[in-house]
Amino acid sequence: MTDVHWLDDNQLDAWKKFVAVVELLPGVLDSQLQRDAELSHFEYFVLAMLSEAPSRTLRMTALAGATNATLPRLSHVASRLEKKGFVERTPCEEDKRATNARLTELGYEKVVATAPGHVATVRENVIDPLSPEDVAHLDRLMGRILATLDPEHRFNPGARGA
Amino acid sequence: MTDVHWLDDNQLDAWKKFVAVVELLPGVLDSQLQRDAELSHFEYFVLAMLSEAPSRTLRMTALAGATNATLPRLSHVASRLEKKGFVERTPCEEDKRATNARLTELGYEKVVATAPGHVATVRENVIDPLSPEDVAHLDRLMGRILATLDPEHRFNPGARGA
DNA sequence: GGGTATTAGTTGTAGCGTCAAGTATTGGAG
DNA sequence: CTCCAATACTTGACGCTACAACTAATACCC
Repeated sequence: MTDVHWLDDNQLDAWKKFVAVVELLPGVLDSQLQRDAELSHFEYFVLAMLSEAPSRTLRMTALAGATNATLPRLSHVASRLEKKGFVERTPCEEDKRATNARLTELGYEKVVATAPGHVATVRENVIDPLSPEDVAHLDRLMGRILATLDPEHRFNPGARGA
Repeated sequence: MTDVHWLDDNQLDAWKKFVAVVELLPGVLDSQLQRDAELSHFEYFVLAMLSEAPSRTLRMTALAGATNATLPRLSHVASRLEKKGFVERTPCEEDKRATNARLTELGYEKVVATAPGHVATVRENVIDPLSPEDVAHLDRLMGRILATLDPEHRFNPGARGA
């Protein structure tokens, strides 16, 4: 039992604010989307990632990577989105273990209709309070933290969409 | 329907990394605490906030503020923590509507035993990948975002503890 | 090419959080 | 001093996520 490397005051202040943001932000994103589109943020994010993919289609594993989700989580959400008619799942021909998730036309229209309100929320709560230099710092900081949280780069670096 | 103020490439990059961190970080904190202490991060945070309060006691509303939680959420968690013997709830004498939550001796020992492993996880995943300047930037950025997310300052600025 | 390990995905269950509703107490308004 | 509104919680039901267990197909190995 050696002595612990505690956080100093500056580190503690930053950490407490970070924790608060991590707790509060998802709720803000979810409320707006739930209210205006009856979608959770994660559901929207799934649709958005599909909308940017070639043929609006992605294998479940790739989609899970692009959305920072586990496969079981994505599978459940895909079922719900399928029921709503936003997504179709079809067995993959090249690898019969795999499943392709495709955004339907209805799903695409949903993304198009929902994106503006969502972007406005992101701007209002995150981007607009920050200067361009702040945004550059945010990119750097989150990049560093991500590199530790996700060393395997399961997180898809090429994906697009707000 | 005027045209939308989309994010530019820099903003989008920063936002996507931020979202990924917000998705992944809670899981990392929860796993470590669950594995080593059979506590969720939120449960630990509640105990930690109480441990820093005068007489290790806080009214439910104050505790909810300090932990960035809604009252119903805190109430459920307090019930669980009470069952585990870490917390006691007693009616408040000055205001009979209110409830005081107090950390028991067992709860205090739990915090003391759990803190080192938790701090190590926070260091490993967040603090240590960052330079001191980065930490200062993190403090600034999260402060700005918090001011928007929580304009009423429900979030307790005086609370302490990692 | 048979056997095993790995990969891809689904499903069931249990636990946690949100939302809506309900109770009790206090603070004002007139 | 009597209402009515607001505050401080608690509770119950529902939905989402993590975890574990399962099926199915492919890759590797000799």
